[in-house]
Amino acid sequence: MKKQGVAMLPERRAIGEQTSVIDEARHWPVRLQKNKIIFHPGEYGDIVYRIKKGCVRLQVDGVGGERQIVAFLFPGELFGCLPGRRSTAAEAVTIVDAEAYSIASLIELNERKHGVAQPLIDAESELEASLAQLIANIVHFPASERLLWFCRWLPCKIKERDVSGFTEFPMSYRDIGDYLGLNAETVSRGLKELESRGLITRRGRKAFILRGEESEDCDATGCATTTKRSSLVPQS
Amino acid sequence: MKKQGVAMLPERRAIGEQTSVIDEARHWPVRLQKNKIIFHPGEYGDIVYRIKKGCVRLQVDGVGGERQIVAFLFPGELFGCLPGRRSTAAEAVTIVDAEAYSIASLIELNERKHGVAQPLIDAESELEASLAQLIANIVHFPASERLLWFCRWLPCKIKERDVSGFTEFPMSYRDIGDYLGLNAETVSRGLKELESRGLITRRGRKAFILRGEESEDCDATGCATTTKRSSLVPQS
DNA sequence: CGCTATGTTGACTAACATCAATCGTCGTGG
DNA sequence: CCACGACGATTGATGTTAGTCAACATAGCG
Repeated sequence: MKKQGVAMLPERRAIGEQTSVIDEARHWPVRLQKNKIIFHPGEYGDIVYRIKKGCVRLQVDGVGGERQIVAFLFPGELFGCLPGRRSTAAEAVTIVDAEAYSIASLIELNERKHGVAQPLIDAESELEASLAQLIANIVHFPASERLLWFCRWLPCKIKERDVSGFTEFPMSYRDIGDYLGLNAETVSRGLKELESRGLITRRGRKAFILRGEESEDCDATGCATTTKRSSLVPQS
Repeated sequence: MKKQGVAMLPERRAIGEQTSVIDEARHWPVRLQKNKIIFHPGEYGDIVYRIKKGCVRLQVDGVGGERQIVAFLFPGELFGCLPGRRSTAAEAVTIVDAEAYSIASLIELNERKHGVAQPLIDAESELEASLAQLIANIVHFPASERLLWFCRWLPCKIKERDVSGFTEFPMSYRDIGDYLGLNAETVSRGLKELESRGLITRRGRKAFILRGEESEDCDATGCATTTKRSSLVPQS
């Protein structure tokens, strides 16, 4: 509900700054340092987060301490939406600015105003879809294809570009590997291969741009499809 | 709500026959033939299913038509809980008896009686946790360990045993492989290895029993931990 | 300016996919 | 009751891919 004094086009605002129906619930800003653990798996949680700035990873730990990242989240996205035990851990990849919402307050708000729960439901639907897609890609794609898929997906999530249109990896190669089921060496080799095949151009180690596809469409199998309107929860 | 004429211990009832808080919502029984497609991914869905008998798989299809199964579901479990677009396909592995609930009716019921939505939320939480665990296992475990994990998990889900305590695979080796990121040949070889290592005993191709662990505990990393009480949604 | 974390490159190896052939089992129909 | 066919499971031979280990380079940060 925080509005500028003068009416402005909402489209011009940064994603993280956009308001949401859930803003009427009790919420407060939080800032998380790099690698800060936001919550642990199994922990009881009653807070939903909406990212304003930065990148968060959801992950689980295997028996041998090896880490599996199951999702990277970016500005505008919600996580921790389901009340109860956390199914994964959440950690800040970069410094993160987020808005924290009390679930109790959201539930209470939902009773007065329908449709409040919908963004939470949509967030979980998307997470599930992207998890399923991730498994399929890990199992059926070779290393370089998984990386290409990742490089196509990332710019859909990170809207910030410098003048030349390059996208920056906010996470380390190890993080990328822990997401795609590869180790850091293979990530390095794979990116080199993609560059030699002319599919991407790299600037340093952390920035890249896709070649031969200027498209802004994120609808293909690659990028998680956005769960569009579902009117089952009656809108007020 | 179907009760025997004489009062009986509810514990003695089969899992699929147990009643649930959601039973007050509008629902009807359905029977699904083997390999029947229950819903497609991307499809708009407004029905929740609770399995009474049989086995259901959730899956996505890769670009090359290769199939990735992301979950097997058994009696007592709910699926299709999130209103909106389906994130996966659902298909009957065996003949399935299920109860179908209208989500609209559930939502309406939830407004009169709190806590109705909780089983749906829990089901999704568990699905997410098991997806994350599945990814970790596929990536970090060799074939035989994945199969061992599967053989430990399955008896927790399938309570029916014959006198000798063997558990039957309701699904084909190809299904198991499509779940664990293996092909059918490797599933066959892996099960043979587990048997030669003395970890399982097989009866024919479809039945097995674990050796050296008579435990009924399904709490370890292997089996998806049940999301216990989360009182955020106020109970009436 | 040096330390540490992160990325790069090369050599080697093990695991699993693939292909192909064969067998077993179940269901159907003569 | 048996013959047949189809599907699923088994077994073997072979090749490729990515993990592992080791050494080194680079960048970021104090």
